[in-house]
Amino acid sequence: MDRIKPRTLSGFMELSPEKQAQFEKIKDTLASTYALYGFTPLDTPVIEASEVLLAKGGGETEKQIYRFTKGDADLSLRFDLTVPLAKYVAMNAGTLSFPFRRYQIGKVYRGERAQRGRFREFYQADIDIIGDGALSIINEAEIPAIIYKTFSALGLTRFIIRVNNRKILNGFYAMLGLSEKSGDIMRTVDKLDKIGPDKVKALLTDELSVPSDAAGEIMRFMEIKGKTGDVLSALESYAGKNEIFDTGLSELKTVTGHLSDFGVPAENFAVDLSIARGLDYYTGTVYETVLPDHPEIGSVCSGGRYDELAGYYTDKKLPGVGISIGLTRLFFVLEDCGMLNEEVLKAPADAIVIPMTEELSPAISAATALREAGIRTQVYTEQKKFKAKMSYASKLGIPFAVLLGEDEIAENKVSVKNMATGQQETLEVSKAAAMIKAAITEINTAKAIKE
RNA sequence: GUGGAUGUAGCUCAGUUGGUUAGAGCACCGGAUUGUGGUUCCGGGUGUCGUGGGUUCGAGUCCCAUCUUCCACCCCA
Repeated sequence: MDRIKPRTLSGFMELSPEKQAQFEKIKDTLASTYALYGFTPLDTPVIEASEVLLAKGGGETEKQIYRFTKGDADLSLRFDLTVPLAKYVAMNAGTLSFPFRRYQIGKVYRGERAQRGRFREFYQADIDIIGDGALSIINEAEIPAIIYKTFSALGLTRFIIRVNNRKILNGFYAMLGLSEKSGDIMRTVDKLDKIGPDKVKALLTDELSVPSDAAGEIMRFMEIKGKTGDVLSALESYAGKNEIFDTGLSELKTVTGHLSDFGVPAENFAVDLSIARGLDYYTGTVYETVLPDHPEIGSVCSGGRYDELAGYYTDKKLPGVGISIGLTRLFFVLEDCGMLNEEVLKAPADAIVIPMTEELSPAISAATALREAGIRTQVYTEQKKFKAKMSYASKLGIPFAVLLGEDEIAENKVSVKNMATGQQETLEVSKAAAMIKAAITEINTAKAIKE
């Protein structure tokens, strides 16, 4: 018989049980942090009608989306979580309460070439706030706070939330008479970190036919960096020449002005006039979070303000702001750099009950009692040698083995072995539960990332 | 989508100018040890050399095709 060689497609992350446990820990941390800010969970289908997902039309989305037919239906796998949200909100605008704050953690699909840190199937962890008709700029100021809180909750300290405003860029390019090339210029300038100023300038003049003096102006504008206050005052010198620019600057001032209220430390935040990334539906503030120690991996969280997205589905005006954490990529980087807190997270259970007699009832009862006490417990029920049972517990990294032999059953007690220290003691189940519970509480509250 | 590489055991990789039965470390399995795992000792190779064809007395090694994966670009979490 010809067997089919088992394989997993390139660009699809598949983890070992231990790694998956670590991944779940991070995912749970994101969900609980999002919930802390009053976001409600939402789940939408992985598959949608192609016309819904491709409403915006053209561009990279169309090239990279996984699209197929089933019977007469033209279907696609979701490319991100923001477009399905726009559909959802447009559909349910009559019953939702606004501002609508939702989070969603789910897989998305992009049919592009896989690469280091780039996947075809990956998790995004999104939050968005959607307004009915209008949405206060304060919401845009809250976003960096949520990013900060989330990354901190994971145990990360070295990350920078970079913020820019597309109105500032669009207004600035308009001053130079380059409005119609705005998108191309943004994408080029965004490469500044990666390829350096000389190449960016060359691309501007050669590829985009930007006049040399205008390119010089753009490069000088990009040189504006440093402390938030300094950047803002440098931007003031451009004010009064373009209405869109002035609006953008005022928005940026509001966003940065509330940072300390929201508890975002200055060292984790920077205004960066070169960033413009993300999909092209952003209309105002844009965010991008990077790990300065690992710039090669790119952005692990980005987002921004979008005013027109729901316009493809409804006449209602439903402006929004949101961000997306690239959970799969983030996990990949942390793994790759050995930053995951592996010791405390890998075990699937806190205790394993190992029966040493044919009679399983005492073991099952003991496990039931441990679970009542909130201890994650499994029972080893296979007919293997005792040694194999111990080996199983050891390999899974389960911290406590609860042994039940003839002696223990006769005394109505259990023997608890601490697998790390080798210490063993025989005591009543209720006392064993209390002992294990005390020991694991510390382990299970540890953060996902080690310092 | 464009360009460049890659492929030998579960993993990381050796494998001579083409030459008997393809190796190492780790992992894995069995035993030393029928109430004690992780350490130690002993034993075990678990393989369609990616696939198909060609050259040759002989191919893991040379040639062609193909697939796969990886890297860069594009774009992006």
